[in-house]
Amino acid sequence: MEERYDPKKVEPKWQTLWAEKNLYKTRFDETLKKFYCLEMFPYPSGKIHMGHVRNYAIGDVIARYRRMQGCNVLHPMGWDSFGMPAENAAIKHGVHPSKWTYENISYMKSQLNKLGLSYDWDREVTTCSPDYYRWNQWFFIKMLERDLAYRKSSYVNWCPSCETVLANEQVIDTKCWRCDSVVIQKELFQWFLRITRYADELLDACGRLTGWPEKVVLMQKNWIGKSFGVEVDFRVDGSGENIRIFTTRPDTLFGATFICLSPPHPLSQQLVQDKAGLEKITAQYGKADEKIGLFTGRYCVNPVNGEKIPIYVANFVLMEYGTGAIMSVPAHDQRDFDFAAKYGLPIRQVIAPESGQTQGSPLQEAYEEEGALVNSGDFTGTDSAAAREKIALYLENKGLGKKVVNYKLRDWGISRQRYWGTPIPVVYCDGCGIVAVPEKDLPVILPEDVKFTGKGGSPLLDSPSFLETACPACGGKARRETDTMDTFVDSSWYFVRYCFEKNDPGVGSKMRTMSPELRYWMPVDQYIGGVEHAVLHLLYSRFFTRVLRDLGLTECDEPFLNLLTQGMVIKDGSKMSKSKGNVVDPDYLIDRYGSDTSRLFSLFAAPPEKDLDWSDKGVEGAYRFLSRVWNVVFRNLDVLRAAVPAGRNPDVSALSEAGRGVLRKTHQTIKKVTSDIEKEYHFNTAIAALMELVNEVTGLENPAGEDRIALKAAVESTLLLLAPFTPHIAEELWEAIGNPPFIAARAWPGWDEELAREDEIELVVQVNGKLRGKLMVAFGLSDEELKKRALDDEKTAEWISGKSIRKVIVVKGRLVNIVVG
RNA sequence: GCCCGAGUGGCGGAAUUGGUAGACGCAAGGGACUUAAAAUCCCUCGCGGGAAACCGCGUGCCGGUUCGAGUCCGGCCUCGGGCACCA
Repeated sequence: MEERYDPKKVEPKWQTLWAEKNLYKTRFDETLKKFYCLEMFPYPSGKIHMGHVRNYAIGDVIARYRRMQGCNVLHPMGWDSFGMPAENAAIKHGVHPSKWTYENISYMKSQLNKLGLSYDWDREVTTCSPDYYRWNQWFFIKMLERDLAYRKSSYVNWCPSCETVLANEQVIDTKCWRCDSVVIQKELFQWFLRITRYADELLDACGRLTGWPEKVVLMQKNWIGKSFGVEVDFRVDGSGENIRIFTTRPDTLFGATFICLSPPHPLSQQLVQDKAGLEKITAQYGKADEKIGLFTGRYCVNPVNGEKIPIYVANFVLMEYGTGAIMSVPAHDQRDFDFAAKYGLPIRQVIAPESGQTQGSPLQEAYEEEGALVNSGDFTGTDSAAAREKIALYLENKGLGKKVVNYKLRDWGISRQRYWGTPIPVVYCDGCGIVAVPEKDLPVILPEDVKFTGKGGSPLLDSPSFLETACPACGGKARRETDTMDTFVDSSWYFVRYCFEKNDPGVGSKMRTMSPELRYWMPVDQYIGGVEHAVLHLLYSRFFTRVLRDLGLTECDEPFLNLLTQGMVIKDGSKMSKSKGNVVDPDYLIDRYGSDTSRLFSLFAAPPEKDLDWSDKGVEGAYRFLSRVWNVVFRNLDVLRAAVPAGRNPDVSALSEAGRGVLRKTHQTIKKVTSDIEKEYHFNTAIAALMELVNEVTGLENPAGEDRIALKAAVESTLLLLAPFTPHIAEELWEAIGNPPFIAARAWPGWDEELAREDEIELVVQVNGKLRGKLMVAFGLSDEELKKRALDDEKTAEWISGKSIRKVIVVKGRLVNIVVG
């Protein structure tokens, strides 16, 4: 054994041995208790960053801990490898997205292995490989069959100069990120997945996501955004047309003083004569800064009171939500209030804060709360909650409206006018229209003969070999769909693919039916990743899992039983970023301190769910700790190697005071580390406990007799407890003290409650709640005895002399509080 | 604007969930070893007073409940995060 701890010698050695033995290979065995531990797979951008190190270190601790607990652990890794950066690299450097991506994967995989992460690489998933994305296509076809996939017209960001579609993040301050042209909204036919069909189920099931952070569940609920209201028809005066509006406040119906249409609403075009004016409003559609409107010149009739009210087109009314038209009640909605004030429209109060009382006029702002109805015909006097119900029923009975439920959640637009994604498997035939590619013809493979110019739309449009095909239905000439899928499709089910080995020859049938593997492994027991995916990725995955269930592939509704959202890695007060110049390069860190140190620090500096403040000095502290562990073993090598049966507890009566202290601390530490991991994955406090144990062991100099056994037990326990956190040094020292490899495959240690117990406790004495003394007393004294000890204490006496004791409170085995007056 | 979350030493963070505030680590100061430095080891380390024993104060602010509050309740302040014209 080397005298000094040198991770450069230790870490590659064990990485090689683990790989040679394929130590982390998972075997499907239904007789074992399974544990599926998953970290969000990375986009292969080139190199890993500290956020990955943290994420994967957390996951690796959990996976290794569960393995030592005897679980059959599935801990896979893969690559979310479709997406724009590869295509951008192609445009910029002329390298094919595929080459760029696979080179990145190869490098990043070596980085992950250098971190000592315990993945079963036989299950590696690469989403840009046809073996993977063929299933995207298969799912798409199945969804098409079930009317879960459909085409509709929708708007995209379009750069007129580059003639290309832009993602939202490529639109910077309304301009194209590359050429600075003003981006316009262009209408295209695109593919959508009908996630809204599952809106209610996804919402209801939120209540069962007990293993998720409440914050994330709440974000999901808000995103789905269910609300109850009514749709009401307002007849357009002097025409047979009706305007259907949606409101959640039918109780304010008598207060409607105008109607607003969304600019894209069909009636906007029909009713407005001033086309130039409409154009102007449309240009401002969806802009949050200012509310503007245009009077159509027409009126409609409020069905409950027959009143004629003007119809406006307003830029703030969304076409995508409700009916694209609203009734405006300026007295009770701040937006309508602002609009009415601007255009001089009447404001009529119909809800009074307290029965019968209206606020002074003119109103300063809208009153949006509950209250009692006024100026509301037969409904006057009713309170708003009841009125909502009564007016809704009244409308339904008269055939003027109906109760409806609305969601903020929209169907998921998956079309991307890009090359580097899964081709959407349909063709367009002049005779047959839209035809799905038959299953037997999957996968539809991305062609290689393409050029990347960054202009003129998708490169697939210039690939005749791809574009021109035969219609599967009639055999005639047909054109392929050139849109590819949103990469969120890829990541919505990758956890399912991990349940089979990469090269499993049977995967073709297993993916189509309920396979034992899927039934065994799903759902993911612990999912770990950044909170930035709190809504989209997690919601899409929940949706996909339900579709898979309905296709008969799985039995589970929810993909992720427990979710851990780790915090960001911060340095100098802000998130690490190239532009801030505060990035720490994992390669440098591993080279300088080793991966055990890198892992240890990122686990020690903060609990996983909180942001982690990076500190170069803190990393050195972590390294120092591992060196201390190394030194303890080195100094005591002879004692540790001596033939002492492993796992035998020392004879307590034969131990020195220090030896007893070490033994006690050992058992206390096993207990503490186990519960810190088990309870909240609070690795920081678990590591702190290990540091305390090592400090205690360091104090046991030149152990003799039975103390040597206490020392060995302490060191072995330390290494076992350390193994999930810093696997390399744990393996090395485990071997150094004479154990066969691998510590990673050993059982997690247990503790003995008796040995962990303190002989004496420190009794805290308070007088009137203030700390006045501490005394050491034997463990296990009765409350009465504790009380007596406290009252008998000299120091206590000083504080109570001359006063009468009113009450004495004893907290079992901890504290006595004497109340005097 | 609405909805969450968090405020504890010079810093990162602990605190058995109502019972010793500041574990562990970092930084800082002092000492040992060394010709010297690095490394390592030992000691001190919330603030104020005191030579010391000890005393007072202290978990963003104000109030409350309680024998006892970092922890519970009410009201404010500040900082993060999410949603943002969803009618």
